[in-house]
Amino acid sequence: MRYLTTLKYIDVVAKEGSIRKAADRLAITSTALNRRILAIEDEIGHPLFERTPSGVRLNTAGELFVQHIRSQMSDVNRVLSQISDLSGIRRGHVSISSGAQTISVFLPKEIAEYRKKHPGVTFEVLRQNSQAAVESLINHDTDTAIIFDSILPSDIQIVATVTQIVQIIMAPDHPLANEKSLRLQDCLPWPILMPRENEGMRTLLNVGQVQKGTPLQTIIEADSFDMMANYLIHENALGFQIPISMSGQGGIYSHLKAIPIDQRDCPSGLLHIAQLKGRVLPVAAAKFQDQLVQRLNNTFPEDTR
Amino acid sequence: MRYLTTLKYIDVVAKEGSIRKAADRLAITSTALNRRILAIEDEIGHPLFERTPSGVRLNTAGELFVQHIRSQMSDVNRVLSQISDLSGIRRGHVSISSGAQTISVFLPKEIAEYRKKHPGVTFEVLRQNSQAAVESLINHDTDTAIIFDSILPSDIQIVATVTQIVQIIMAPDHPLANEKSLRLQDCLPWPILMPRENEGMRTLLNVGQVQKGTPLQTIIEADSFDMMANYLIHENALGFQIPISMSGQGGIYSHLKAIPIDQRDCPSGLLHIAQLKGRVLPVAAAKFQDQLVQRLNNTFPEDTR
DNA sequence: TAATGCGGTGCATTTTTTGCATCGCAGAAA
DNA sequence: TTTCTGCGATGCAAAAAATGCACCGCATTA
Repeated sequence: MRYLTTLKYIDVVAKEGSIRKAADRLAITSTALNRRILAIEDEIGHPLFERTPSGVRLNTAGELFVQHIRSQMSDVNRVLSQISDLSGIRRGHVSISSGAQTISVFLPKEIAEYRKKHPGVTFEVLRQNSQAAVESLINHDTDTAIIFDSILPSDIQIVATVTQIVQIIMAPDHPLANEKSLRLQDCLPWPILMPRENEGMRTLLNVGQVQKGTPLQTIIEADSFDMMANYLIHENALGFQIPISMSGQGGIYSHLKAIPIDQRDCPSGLLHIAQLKGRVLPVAAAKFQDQLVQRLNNTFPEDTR
Repeated sequence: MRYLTTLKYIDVVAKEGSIRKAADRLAITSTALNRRILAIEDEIGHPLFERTPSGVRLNTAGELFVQHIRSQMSDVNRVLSQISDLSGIRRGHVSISSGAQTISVFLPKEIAEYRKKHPGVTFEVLRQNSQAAVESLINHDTDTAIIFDSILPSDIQIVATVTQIVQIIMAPDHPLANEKSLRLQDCLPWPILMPRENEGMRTLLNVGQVQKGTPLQTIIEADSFDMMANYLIHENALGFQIPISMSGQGGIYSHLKAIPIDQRDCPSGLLHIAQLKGRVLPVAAAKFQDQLVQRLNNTFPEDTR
């Protein structure tokens, strides 16, 4: 959209923190870019950027304006996708923030299923912790997010929520593999693979550890569930997982055994589908989000939560 | 805002229904305007207007796009007003849809009070019935509306509501002037000034008339309360009014007597403060709306409703 | 059948935007 | 300290875009 170029330029300058760098990325001269910015600042009657010797930085007015720009640009995209929908073809683009828990098994399956119905829709998946996911939603970088965390800021709208119990995963020949449920103290003798600090599940585990004063022998901290899951083949260690990460039978993790932790030792976590409050999603994103919500509610219905 | 000119142009064309007329109003040639429209249609990849021999008309895509344009333009204004707020001066513009009930006494008082605090803020008041008010909100023509009607569509957000009983007004020397409450049949002998058909109050009165089969002698139908109120000086007739129209003592209508109709004959109506759902109002408009809500809630507190 | 009013188009003109060379300035490096 | 580097701003000419004029074809209307 031609009439949005200036806005787009400003957005890039804000992100790059330098007019010259931004000009470079936009494949124009810094002169032209600089002048566009001066022109619009003049028109607004208020500078948007603070000039520093090493570049530029948004001032308060700029923050307001850039926020507005981003919402405008994503709204244009929504309208355009609605319009091309009128011609019959369902095209579009969906970008998703996903936690490590859902990115390797659950999400690929869902995307594949969606694309079977609408091959014209493209996807973009960002692996982010809950904080980054929230930021992406606010910046309109992503349309929807799957977040495993209990608390979300108020400018985020929670579209669906399911409860996920924490499970201990291990090789099928592990001595604990036949238990129905495990306490944290059962894990003390074994080496532990621990999720990293800023992951939602770590918070849940910390609650248990602190309460019980259970000193687990953490041998690896990782933010990749795949890595952890695959490690269990090689050493008789224990890892942690929520049900959606393995997501049904026949997955690539069918070689693992998952046993729930006793609720007294570790609370359940909440998995949310969320979007930016007040934002109208593009058709494709909205439809895909619907599918996610439905799937979540069917896979983890009310009474098993 | 320069980058919005094309959008503005499209909006005007949509409103005028003709490129030439719009060009005229915008003080440019129809050629230039025509080409801008062709250019953007080309860019979108879909026509926005349907060409008829007598002009142009929005097609579905156009409707979508124009809706988007309007919301963008009003959002820009909001951001700009927020930005000038940063410089300390509170500037801005508030446009209000108001029914006939509140436009002559209540609203002027409120606006005057607001402008005492913020002289930089300008106002625009449209006198509209409830249907037109809703349309104006949707088109972003007005920021907030005072609507006397019971039912509003779902894309309108009701910010506050007070109940208003219907009163009969008359000259102070009218034979009925000393009653505490009146039934509709008490009015039969007298000439009646009736609100027009599309006014909310008329609906309420119709309920009463139909139920009781009371054939009131309507001598004047008017959509101006001032006109009706002033007429009562000259003939011993009866008119209808809600409390907010006279709005406290000492007003210009202090020469009139107002007596409530018995609730059995005529239900109470609802007076709403409303805005477009999901819209973020400019600072000035939001503040003024707050003031209205507060005033309404204080003047007609819960227990007297 | 002529006249009117509509949107669309070719072409010259005006306005706007861009790129190049260059300035002044403030930290970083020597 | 001095030199150097990278930053945003600016004058001026070239390129690109938007505009206005004259005119076309078309459908409705008088």
